[in-house]
Amino acid sequence: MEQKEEHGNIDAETMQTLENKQPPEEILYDLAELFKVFGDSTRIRILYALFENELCVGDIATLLHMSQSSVSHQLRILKDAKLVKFRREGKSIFYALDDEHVYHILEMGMEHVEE
Amino acid sequence: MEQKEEHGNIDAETMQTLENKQPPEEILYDLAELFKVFGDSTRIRILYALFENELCVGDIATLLHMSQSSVSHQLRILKDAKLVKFRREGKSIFYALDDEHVYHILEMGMEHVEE
DNA sequence: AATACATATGAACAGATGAACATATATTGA
DNA sequence: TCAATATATGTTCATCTGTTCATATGTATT
Repeated sequence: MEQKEEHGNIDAETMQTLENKQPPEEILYDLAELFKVFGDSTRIRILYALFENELCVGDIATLLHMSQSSVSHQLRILKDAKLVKFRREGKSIFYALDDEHVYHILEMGMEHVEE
Repeated sequence: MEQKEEHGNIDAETMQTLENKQPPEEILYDLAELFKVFGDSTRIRILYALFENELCVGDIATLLHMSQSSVSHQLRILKDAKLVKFRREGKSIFYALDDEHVYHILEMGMEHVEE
């Protein structure tokens, strides 16, 4: 006999519980930003190139048949996301993976894709 | 004394080895597509809402303060990526997670973000 | 069949994104 | 200090993306 405010099928209490379980907005935003970085095949190729070796920018460009500029731009995005680190050696800058999560995230994605 | 074609620092043989280790173009594309789906906070919120319960479209909209249309559009993307499944019950359509990888991928991302 | 309810779909618009090009910065060596 | 090399940055442009609004489809009830 009571008035229901819900469109659907769960009660207000459950609704509230679910709402409380949502991660904070800021975390959600960061999480989305992280996955966006993985959401480009060029960047994934760079990450795979760095899987076992560190590489300098020019070699990545040669390896992946990309322009130096494009590689540099993408490396910046990967660096901002803290997925790669770098060190300078003379004129070259060597990039390497900066986080073991990179492996696991790519692996998980690969498992899903390969089904 | 030989002419080097490489910009950088690794030899042609190593270059070739690295090139061979790159996943095939099609896989890379699918992988990027998958991560793109995770690369939006709205969709992540929907996935978290479905973490422990199935929910109908209207309830998701209410829970997340979104329009029905927007939720429906995003559910379509999640469905196409095979991350959610659905069943009809009368007028309502209930969505649920369709893959254990969803949990793991989100967890991995969360770990990286929370550092 | 007519209505109400739940969801899906299509079009349009604003904002984001990646590649390309030109240019700037930084390091080394002459 | 000047030239050469390696990398980074700024801008522009075409394309993609998420939301909104309007409308269509599907289901149950009377």
